[in-house]
Amino acid sequence: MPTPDRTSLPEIVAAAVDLLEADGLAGVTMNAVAVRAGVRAPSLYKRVRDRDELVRLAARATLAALADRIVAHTDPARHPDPAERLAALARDLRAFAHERPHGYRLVFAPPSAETRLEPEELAAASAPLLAVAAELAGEDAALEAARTLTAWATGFIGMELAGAFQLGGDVDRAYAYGLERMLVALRSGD
Amino acid sequence: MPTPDRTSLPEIVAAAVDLLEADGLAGVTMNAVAVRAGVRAPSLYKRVRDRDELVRLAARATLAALADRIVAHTDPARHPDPAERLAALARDLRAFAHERPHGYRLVFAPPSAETRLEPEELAAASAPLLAVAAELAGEDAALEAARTLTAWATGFIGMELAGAFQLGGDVDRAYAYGLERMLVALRSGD
DNA sequence: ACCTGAACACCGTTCAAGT
DNA sequence: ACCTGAACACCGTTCAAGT
Repeated sequence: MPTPDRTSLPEIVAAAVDLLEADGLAGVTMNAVAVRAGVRAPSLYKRVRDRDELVRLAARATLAALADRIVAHTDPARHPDPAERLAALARDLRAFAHERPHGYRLVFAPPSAETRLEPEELAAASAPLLAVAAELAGEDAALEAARTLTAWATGFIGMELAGAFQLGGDVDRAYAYGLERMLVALRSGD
Repeated sequence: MPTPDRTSLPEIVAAAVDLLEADGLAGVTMNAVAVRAGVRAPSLYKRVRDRDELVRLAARATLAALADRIVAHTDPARHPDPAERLAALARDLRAFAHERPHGYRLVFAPPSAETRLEPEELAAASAPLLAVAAELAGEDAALEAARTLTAWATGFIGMELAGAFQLGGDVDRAYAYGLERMLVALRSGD
């Protein structure tokens, strides 16, 4: 006699995402997720293979939220200037990292290969960046320009989240300085 | 009646560093470290407060090894051209990341605040970079230039270690491209 | 003073037994 | 078909008892 389900995969992933931001990745235990979803830990294994898969699902949901935000601010029809679109991209990425630092790090600096998203998933989310890079550096250099921009931005934000900027200096200004330097660098290589 | 010590803090840290590179951070368990040092897990607590402190000591030893290598290649007397010194710095950092990926990530992308080195320790190891940045971008912009360079390099290498470049393209060439762009960017801001 | 077995509170995961 | 208590193999850590 089947009984109605007491939870669902979306509910489980939502619980994992909530715990991730509240307590960090270490707080995403199978027991904590299960209790938040209204079941016991062993029941989770009916819907996910293991904890690594659940963490990867939480990373995917986090990336989707970031992609939504970026797409809303990088419509070429509304913002024809690529430099302006790049600034919006950089601002959105950093703001997202500040709002959801644990989720951001899970996506952009995963602690292990098992919890890492596929490169294809990250690539799909970076279409707006590729479009901007092509306009700034030319179609031929678009991929490498996009990678250089991503490297700088994720490197900067990673350092910031790791507390590397605690010693003096205006971090907002340093980010703006770096962004301006990147613009100069990519445009001059056209 | 005191008996002779069966291990020492340096031996324990060396065991942790070895396990880190062999099995990743998850392999650095108190039991594995203890056995490799010839004692039992509880004995470690006579010399380190807890696992986080031991991991931090392993991170410090890893950073010291990297700093030694960089200092050997960035003597201004032997290499007067700052662009050449910057290229050597970038090459050493990436080569180190390839040789000791787990140690590199522990230093530059620590998984938690508890295992993170102090900003002062990282700053002390980046003196050669600051010197190069001052020559390239001028004394006034040296700090921000150094941070922009560090952000790009650690971001690029972090992406590479995370497998983000699996899709096509010559990664060596992309690194060289980015380095050249950074040089252009920092010099033009003089 | 250092070392250790035993114990404790946690983990993730499996599985037989329930509905 | 889903759910769960009980069990297992691991963790980090504490502590009384040994030398």
